[in-house]
Amino acid sequence: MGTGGKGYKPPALQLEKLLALGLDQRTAENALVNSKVTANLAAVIAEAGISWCDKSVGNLLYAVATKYPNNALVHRPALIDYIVSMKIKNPAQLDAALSFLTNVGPDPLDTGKFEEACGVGVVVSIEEIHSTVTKVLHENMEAILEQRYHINVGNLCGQVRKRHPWGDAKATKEEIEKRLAEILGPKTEADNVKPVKTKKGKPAKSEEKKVAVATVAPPSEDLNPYSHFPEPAENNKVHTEIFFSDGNIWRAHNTKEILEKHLMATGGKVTTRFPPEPNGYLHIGHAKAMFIDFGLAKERNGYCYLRFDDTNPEAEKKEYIDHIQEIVHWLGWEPYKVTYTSDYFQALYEHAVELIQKGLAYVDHQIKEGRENNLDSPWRDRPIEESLKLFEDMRRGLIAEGAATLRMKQDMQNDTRNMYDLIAYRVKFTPHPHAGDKWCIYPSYDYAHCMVDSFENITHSLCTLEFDVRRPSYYWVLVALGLYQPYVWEYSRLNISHNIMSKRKLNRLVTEKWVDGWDDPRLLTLAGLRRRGVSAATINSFIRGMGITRCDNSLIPFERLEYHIREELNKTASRAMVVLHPLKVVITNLEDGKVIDLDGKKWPDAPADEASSYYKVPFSRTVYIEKTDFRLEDPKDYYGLAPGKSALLRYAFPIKCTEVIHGDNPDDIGEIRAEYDPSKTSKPKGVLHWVAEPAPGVEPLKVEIRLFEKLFLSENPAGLEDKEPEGTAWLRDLNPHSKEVVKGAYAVPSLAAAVVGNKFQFERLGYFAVDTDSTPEKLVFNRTVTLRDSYGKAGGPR
RNA sequence: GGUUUCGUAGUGUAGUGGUUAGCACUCCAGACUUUGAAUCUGGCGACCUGGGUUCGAAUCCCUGCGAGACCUCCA
Repeated sequence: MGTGGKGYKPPALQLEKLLALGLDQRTAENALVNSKVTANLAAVIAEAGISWCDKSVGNLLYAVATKYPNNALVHRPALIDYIVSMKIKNPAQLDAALSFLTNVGPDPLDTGKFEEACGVGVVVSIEEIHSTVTKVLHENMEAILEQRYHINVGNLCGQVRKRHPWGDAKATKEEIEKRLAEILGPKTEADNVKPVKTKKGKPAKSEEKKVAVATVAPPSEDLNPYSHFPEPAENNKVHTEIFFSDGNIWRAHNTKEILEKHLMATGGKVTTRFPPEPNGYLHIGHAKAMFIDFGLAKERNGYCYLRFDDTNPEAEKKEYIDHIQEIVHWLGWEPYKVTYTSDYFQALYEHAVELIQKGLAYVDHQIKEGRENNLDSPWRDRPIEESLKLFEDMRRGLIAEGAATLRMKQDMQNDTRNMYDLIAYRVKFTPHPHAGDKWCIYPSYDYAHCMVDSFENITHSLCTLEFDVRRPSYYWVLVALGLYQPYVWEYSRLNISHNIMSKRKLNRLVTEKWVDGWDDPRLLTLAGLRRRGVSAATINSFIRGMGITRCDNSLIPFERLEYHIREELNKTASRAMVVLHPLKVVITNLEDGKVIDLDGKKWPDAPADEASSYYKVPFSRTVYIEKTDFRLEDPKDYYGLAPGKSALLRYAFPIKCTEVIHGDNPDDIGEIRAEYDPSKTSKPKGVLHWVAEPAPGVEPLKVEIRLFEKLFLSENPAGLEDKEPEGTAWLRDLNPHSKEVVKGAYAVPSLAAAVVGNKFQFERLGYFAVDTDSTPEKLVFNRTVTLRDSYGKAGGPR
């Protein structure tokens, strides 16, 4: 299993040996289950040269076995000496020692500095502790007297420990508790009452509230999603350990010289890259990547490249390159430079030759079958000259596609598949959208990505978690060629419910016309979201709200995105009225031919005394309301119109239904008659949106409205069980009602001026954006999102 | 199956050994309301399990359990 390949000898370590070190029975048993820990323990015991010791020493040795930094293994025996000889005798000292050694790494150990760092030989007398406790209590006296026994003793201990890192912590705490008892006397009733949880900074009075709101203004500032990324100058730690089946281990890290050269080139600035392959349209998952790559660079005042990772010309197109540049800009990001992996093809080629010359790559002719058994390729050890010649033949187009590849000579017997002599170059007689037909050999991701990161002096190479397993290979290439190594960190992919995100599946939906193109508003492509009416700011705030983590087992509910959409559109979208399914209402007590000009408010809180806050709404004898706002029955929780019932027309008058005119079918309601209340004395609960004939006999503005539902029925269509190899379960899960086109909607006259990109709230219906299909004759609106609806929840029937 | 990552309110997260475990959404209750909207007030609600280390563990170490991802001449 695991250990064999990593160069550990299976240790003959028995439980008794561990118990002899004073370890807890369960701890010892648990340790023996873990082969890596067992091996380390065996090595530590051997280095210590003891078979029995005190419990405290044993625990320290156990901590060394489990926590020792692997970049400083050469110093482990020295550390163990300190422990066995009791110069390092408690966990605090050991922690200091381990962090010191992590920084030293394989470099020579400065004993003096080391001993100082972990307090070797330092003795803190009990008197010193007592006197420091006195000082600390004195400094905190005000709080102590106020909070009495609710004071945070741990915090006080911490203050003492800061001044005496190597003092006896137990004695400190006992002393503090003793002194508190002296100061405060016996506990009162109040001291024993558990403190009641209150929201912090809760001002009781509303007057104080306004002040508080003003001062607590920037709480979002302290939540910086990029704070955990290291500084470029810190990039000298071991990135990863590359284990080989022969027991060899490479600990990939930058040497001082390489790091200095890198820092010189970048001026020490953070440099990132957003590296999409131009083989499709970008989706909201890429928005997360951009938020991280461009966002980090922006936050640290650094650079972010937009790099087209165009190593495989087969699916790549100029169309995608153009779209990606455009949509990156739309999302609000400005690349430092736009580059292409294909721009580096020459340099990559030369490094490949170098790799062959070093005996670290070879031309191979194996196909997939035959590589299953971890066996070396029969061509693995062919002469270097032969590989050089064949590689040259590949480059010159003398070798057929599939007949040869260049493989990196990594480790075919490795525990992990990601070191199985990965392909560096393959032959493809496909013209390249950016490089043209100059090349017929193309580098692989594994070979090219790390190197181009290095060429571009990327400080933080950030990608999604599925790339985590390729770390060894990433660094293998850079170590093999002696190149600068970026810091790599992976984050979780974004999954959103009731939709799919993989480019392959998106491509299929588009090319097989399950949807209306890459920018179909039901898709989570950035183009689709934009067309639907979602702004760049909304997308970015949605991403920011989720955070950047390595938790990869979550499916974000689509409703979460809807929340952010509403949050913004509520502030930015002006209001208007549209009736989706019109029902004619004749106002019988309004004289025929009369048109009353009313004012609708563009925003609920727009200033009342400004003309720009309003739009004109004509009210006439023929008005239209929503069909669903009229019912023959009138249950208690229903606010709409019904026979004999009143409802308020928004911005206009209350109307009362006086008569129902049925159509041919008795169930049909052809139109209704109503009387309006010009005095507005009645106060009906229900408020309806409406559109009236702008002039007698003139039909209102007719518009097309497109309504959208979830694209898929299941929460996670991509995760659907699938027996067939070509997997179509997700296609069968497509929601047949995901799109509804309403052709005969009526709109208020002011909407005639709307142009593509405009966004509105149609009152009581939701937020809508003017679609690109609009023509001068006919406006088309997409519903971006409905309004939040608590009908049936709070205040409604349950 | 192998490799690997991740487990903090219902959801997404903050948390670098000492906090009354913070925030946002959801949910519940109320106020206001010419959008069953918005806004405002209040409330419910969490450290996966077991051990160890420590004066002190959500935090460090190990076990178990659970969930996800990857195993291409794709990136």
